[in-house]
Amino acid sequence: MAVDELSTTAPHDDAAWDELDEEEKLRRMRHSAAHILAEAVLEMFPKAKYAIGPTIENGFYYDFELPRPLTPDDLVNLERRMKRTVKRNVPIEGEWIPKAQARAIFQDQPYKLELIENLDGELVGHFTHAKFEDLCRGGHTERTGQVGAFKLTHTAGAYWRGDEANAMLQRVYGVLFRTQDDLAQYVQAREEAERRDHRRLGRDLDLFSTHEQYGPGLIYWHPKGGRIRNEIENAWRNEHFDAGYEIVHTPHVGRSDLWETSGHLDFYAENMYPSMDFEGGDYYLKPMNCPFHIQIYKNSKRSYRELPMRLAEMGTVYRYERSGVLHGMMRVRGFTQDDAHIICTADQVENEIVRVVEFVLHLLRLFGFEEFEASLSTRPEKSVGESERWDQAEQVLQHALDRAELAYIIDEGGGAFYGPKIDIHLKDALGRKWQCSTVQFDFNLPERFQMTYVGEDGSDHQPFMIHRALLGSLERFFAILLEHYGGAFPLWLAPIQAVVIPITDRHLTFAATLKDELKNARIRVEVDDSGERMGNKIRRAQLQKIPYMLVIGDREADTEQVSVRQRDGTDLGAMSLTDLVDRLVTERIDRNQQVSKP
RNA sequence: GCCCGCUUAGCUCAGUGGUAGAGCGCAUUCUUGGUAAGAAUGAGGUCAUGAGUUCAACUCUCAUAGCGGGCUCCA
Repeated sequence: MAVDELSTTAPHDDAAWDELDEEEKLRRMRHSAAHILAEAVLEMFPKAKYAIGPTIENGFYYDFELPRPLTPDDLVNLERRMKRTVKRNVPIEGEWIPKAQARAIFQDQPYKLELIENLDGELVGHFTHAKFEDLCRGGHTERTGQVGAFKLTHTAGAYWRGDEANAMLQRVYGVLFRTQDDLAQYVQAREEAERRDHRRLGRDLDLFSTHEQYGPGLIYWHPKGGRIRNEIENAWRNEHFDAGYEIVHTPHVGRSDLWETSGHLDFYAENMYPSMDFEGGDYYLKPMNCPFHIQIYKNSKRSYRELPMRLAEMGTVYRYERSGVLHGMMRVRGFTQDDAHIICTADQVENEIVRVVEFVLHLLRLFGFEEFEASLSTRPEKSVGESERWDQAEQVLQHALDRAELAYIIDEGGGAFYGPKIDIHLKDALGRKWQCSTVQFDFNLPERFQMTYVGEDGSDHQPFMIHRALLGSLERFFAILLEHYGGAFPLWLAPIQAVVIPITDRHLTFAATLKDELKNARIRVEVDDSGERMGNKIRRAQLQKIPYMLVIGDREADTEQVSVRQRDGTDLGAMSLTDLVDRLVTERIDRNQQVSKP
């Protein structure tokens, strides 16, 4: 809601409650719950200073300055108090009052006073229910009894106005839905997300680890994680070759001169690791691959005939991230970008962008993602490059999105200083959105590095450069994939595709034959020759989410067949080795994109 | 970086100011079994690190490191 609506909307516009759409009602319920929370906190801590309490995606929060940290018990207590207020079902009332009056009311509330100073106009909103009063722009239920089903979830520290120069407040988060059922559903979805947490699955399935004592935010890929990564990379490489890219490899460090020219030491230094000095030069670990790709371009005099030039690399970069933001494989300090730079002429640029957008969707679909959204970020206030170029580039991006028939929103002024961009978000099996892909124009580096090509006219021209990453960071993409599938990867990605389960030691010979047969077809297979019983072997395979379990006993050994059980419990019965290999090979080629239940 | 919480076996977690616990996993042995857990035995721990309080610290205090939840989704 825009601030200027304040002056036209009465704060107690509650007359039309029944006419509000569901979304607005929910928003109001959440906002009112925030007030009720603040009331409860003030009851418990009469000296509390309360700051702001907005509606958020699935609920609300409120920030407070309190004499002591809140404990989980406090939340239970607060929730009980809130429910009492709900039960009392008192009216929520609002009115516009002059600032002077508001200052008097909130004279002991420094955060409210600060807010009042920053508000435009002479009147501010004042909302009350029972004895509680708050500075508020409005948007409430009529009575406290209408707020629906809620639950206080957790507390966290939050800076006043999000600025770390300000005081740290205590934020109380709550979730709120229209009905108890909706709330239960949400809680259930959260639990499912927790079960699928890539950090848990990464450990349980032995895919990767981190070793905090030897460097937080740095990922160790285990053999099974490595298998999956290898499949991702292979598919990625093949698709890139097919799409007309060339694959390059560049160093992990470069001398300071390179980073000075690129501008990284000016604009990006705080994300870079400190320099390593040797032989009289300062070397920096690369936070990006672009300057290196540019060197490849600049290695010879280029002709327009060579363009577009598409240079791609799985480039491992290192960026300093503040310790508090690190998170499993999602946010790390060393990661591999599936980076590429497309260098082309002005005439080629639109076609190249369209190709990239179509390519992204193609690639992401390959991994089983089906729903996408895009955003187009335009020129920010501080930017480099002629406005002609910006206009042209923005138009090209928009055109490309239209041609790809991809829904998008426009993020006005959200571009990088060096060019506009398209970001593509994918939706995973739990309906969560992730931003992986980004396609960016770069007006800065071609200029800084004085990149040129010789045109048809025989003179030098500056090329366009498009920077793009499709999976984004391999680590992050892997984590998203892992959570998307809940660890139950489709056959082509599964680190172990089949496990042979001999019922007794008598069947080990046949098991070895079976294994060889499958290995010849490049199926990743293992024999469970532990002393456990069949039931236990099946259970273990199940927990490891191995797609196929191949049980062999006397019956199978006699007939040279194999009993096939799938991860989802389906019993395919007995089949010949040839049929089995055919089945697996076909499924692998199809890349069976079904999201099977983990 | 900052606020709060956490850190005990490979993993998940109990626990106490005075000799360290369980389940899973791992190893060995017995068992040779028909679609999600057969049994026994055993190995495995400077209780994150450092300092302090104490006759005595895994336990209390402080510091450090790491992990987790967050740090404008703006009255």
